[in-house]
Amino acid sequence: MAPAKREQALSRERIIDAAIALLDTEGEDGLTFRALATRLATGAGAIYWHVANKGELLVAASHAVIGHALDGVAASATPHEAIRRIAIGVFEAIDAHPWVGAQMSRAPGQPPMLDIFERLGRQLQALDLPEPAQFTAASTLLSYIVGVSIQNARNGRLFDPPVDRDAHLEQLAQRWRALDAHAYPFARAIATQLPGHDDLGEFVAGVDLILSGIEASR
Amino acid sequence: MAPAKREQALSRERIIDAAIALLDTEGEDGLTFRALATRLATGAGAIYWHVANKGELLVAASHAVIGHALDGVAASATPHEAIRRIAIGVFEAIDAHPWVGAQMSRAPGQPPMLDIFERLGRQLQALDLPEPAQFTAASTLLSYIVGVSIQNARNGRLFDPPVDRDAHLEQLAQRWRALDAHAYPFARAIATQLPGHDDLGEFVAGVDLILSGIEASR
DNA sequence: TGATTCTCTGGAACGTTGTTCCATAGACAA
DNA sequence: TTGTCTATGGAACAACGTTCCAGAGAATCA
Repeated sequence: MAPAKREQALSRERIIDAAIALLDTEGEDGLTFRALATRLATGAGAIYWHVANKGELLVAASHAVIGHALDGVAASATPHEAIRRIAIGVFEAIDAHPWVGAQMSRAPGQPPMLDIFERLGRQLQALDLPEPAQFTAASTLLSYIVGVSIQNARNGRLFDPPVDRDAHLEQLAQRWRALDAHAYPFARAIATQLPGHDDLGEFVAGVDLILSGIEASR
Repeated sequence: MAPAKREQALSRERIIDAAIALLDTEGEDGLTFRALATRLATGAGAIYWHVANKGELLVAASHAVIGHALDGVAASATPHEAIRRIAIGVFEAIDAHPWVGAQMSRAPGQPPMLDIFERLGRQLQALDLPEPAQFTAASTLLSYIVGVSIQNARNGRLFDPPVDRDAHLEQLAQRWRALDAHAYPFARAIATQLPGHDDLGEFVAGVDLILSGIEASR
């Protein structure tokens, strides 16, 4: 019954950690059962003893990242502040692990999304809303938080190499400026706002906006 | 120079139409160059003369669906109403073609997302906001609209088979109720709200909420 | 201790995928 | 007719997720 104790024994946890490392360094397409097996110095078949398939592995990896992010959220005095911190935690986690975003948008109501929903909901319960309003508020916040975080992560990492990010946004701005003037007047006009944009600040402002709407409708 | 006029000649448009049909009937994994070739009565290689690769084909298919949805949006008296109609158009398009959602979340700032951003932005220009606020408002709305639409589409089609949808939500509610009481108190309590939920109504309410926030900060 | 059972391993093999390559068919220009 | 260019479709390739299985190692039993 006790699991075998070979040296460096394979385990579900070690597999998930290796998968996260692979996804972080090689990108979304870098996770391959062959690459994973090489990294773990084993064969592809052995991995299937601990993990059902690639989908389950991706869910588990996202779950680990989001779970860790949520556990790192400090306690707060008010529900409003707590929700803001949860939002920032998720935002930064997806920014640091962009593949989590792509993974999450294909399984709402399940592990990774459900955990965020739960944390948000618990704070909303303290806000004295009727149950239907709690559900609406939690859904709205969840969609906004995950939606913005995914879009942000697509623009490159926020903290680690700020150069890459600015360069990427500058390049996107140039592409917008080169668009057809008749078909895309707004994108052309607004392109200047793109580089050097305070994404995290605007994100939090959006959360506050939704929260004030929720509290006003109470 | 004039393209060959064999009967039923292959064309980029015919390929995209076939791809959309395949995605709609067979799901996200149903789009295969072999299946596509069979459907078009040709070989896989011929398709590559008109389309660079699968990614471009998916972008083009999403672009066609979203473009069609945006073209179908009726004119409105006020910017607020126009934005609401754009939101509903996108929501229903993604609901009818769920694969569009998964596709869009991997390319913000490019064709399919950019078009929605442009339409939203043009309405916001009429609202007399300073440019930075226009950018923020358009980004917030875009993230919310696409985020909620994707999540909604994951729960099954809204109109076509209402039975499937209710059954799916009922099943999800049961799974939530079976969760660990200590770890997921909110999800368990709120599970009853899940089936029979007016998704479109709540979605529009969320849009109105953000819009009122935007107008209030003017 | 030795024999047996079970968990776990890792490499080979299968079917499918996206993509490339190329001989060549059809339409047009000279 | 002859030659040129666009377009075709089938064969071939590498890489992937997954399955399969012979057997290594640990645990259990006699």
